[in-house]
Amino acid sequence: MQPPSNISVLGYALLGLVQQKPSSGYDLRKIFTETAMGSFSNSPGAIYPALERLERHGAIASEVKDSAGLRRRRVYRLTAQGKREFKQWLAQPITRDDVVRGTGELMLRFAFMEEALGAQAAITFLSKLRAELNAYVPGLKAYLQQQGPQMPLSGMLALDSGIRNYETLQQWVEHAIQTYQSFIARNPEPASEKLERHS
Amino acid sequence: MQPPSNISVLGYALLGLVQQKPSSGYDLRKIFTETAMGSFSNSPGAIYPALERLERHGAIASEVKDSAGLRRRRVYRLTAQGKREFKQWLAQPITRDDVVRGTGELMLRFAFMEEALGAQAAITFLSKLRAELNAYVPGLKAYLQQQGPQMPLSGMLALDSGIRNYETLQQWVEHAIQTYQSFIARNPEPASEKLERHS
DNA sequence: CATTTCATGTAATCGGTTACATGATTAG
DNA sequence: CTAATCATGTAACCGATTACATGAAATG
Repeated sequence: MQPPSNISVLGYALLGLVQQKPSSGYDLRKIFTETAMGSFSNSPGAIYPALERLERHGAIASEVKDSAGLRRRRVYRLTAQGKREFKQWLAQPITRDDVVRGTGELMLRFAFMEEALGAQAAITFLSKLRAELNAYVPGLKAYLQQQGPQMPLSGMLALDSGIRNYETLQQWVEHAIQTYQSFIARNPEPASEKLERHS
Repeated sequence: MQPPSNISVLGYALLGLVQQKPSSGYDLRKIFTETAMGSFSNSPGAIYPALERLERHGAIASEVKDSAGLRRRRVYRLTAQGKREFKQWLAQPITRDDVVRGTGELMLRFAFMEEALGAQAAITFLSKLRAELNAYVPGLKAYLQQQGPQMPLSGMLALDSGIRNYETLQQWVEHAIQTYQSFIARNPEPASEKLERHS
């Protein structure tokens, strides 16, 4: 029941949220509309079919609940297979395309990383991201310096805005790495991944 | 020949490039693959059909050229109607959704703004963007401060990254406004929009 | 009782992704 | 002569947008 894992970004966002807490479509949609996650679609016409696909695929399972006075809700939870696929998505290598396409998906992955893979994996992810940024940003800056003078001012400024975003991201990566390192120093992780529950 | 202007973001990006310089699909695709504009699709399966739609819609017109030794190229240019629609897109009010969805489309609009609408319009755009950011960002920061401590560290950091991006954008807006103001001071624009050509 | 909010869907449409196809021209 | 590049497409699939539909429970 999983031909070639075709799960969309929205699908992974849903997996991540369901992993944090079993939820209904309505719950999930509320999260998308009320938080900054709205950048990944917030329409019922996207979310409900996406949940159906994920269930058909076997990544989540649903149970109808008639809890106390409220209308019947279909609550989804992550299956073992779903967790496996979700982790696989998180652990994917960072490509140059990930960086070019926009940082939205990368940040989504990072946001769920600690819970699913642990703090050490988060640091590894950040290091890879740092390397990819260091490989990409200088080229952008060089392009701006060479082509900038011949471009219309607004074009040049728009490009500059993009570069500033990447530079900010670079600074953030450094900050995040340090934050995680001191976090690990304070509460060391269990050595193996077999034990993930805290007492 | 234009029911209710359905032009996609990619379509507008194409209009903007064609406006700068009449180009073939191949030229346009090269721009997408070689520059940071690749964030708006760079596949022939997107670009060629988009060009066909724009032509059917009447926004661009094509002419097959057999220029000197090269293979025949279909070169597109902007029509009067296309220019009208393009300007209309540029002049749209900035909504909160524009800011939430990601700044890609906003920056695309800004990049083409000066050529199509003049420097004054660019400043107006920036001011509106500044206002919209000032209305949006504080809420994000408040959310982070309230919810942050209860979130997993990676989630908190991911949110922080988004906020830093917006703050960087705010700084960029100020920078861009100043740049444009001193630009206008140096070379004042023709009062009316009837005269756009320089001698 | 009427309205709002909760909650889940469905249907039409359309644009993008991926992958393949095809020829013409230039370079080695 | 072959390979790479130029240049334009085409077709299958699929997911997102938009808009509408429905019905139950809480609120006034």
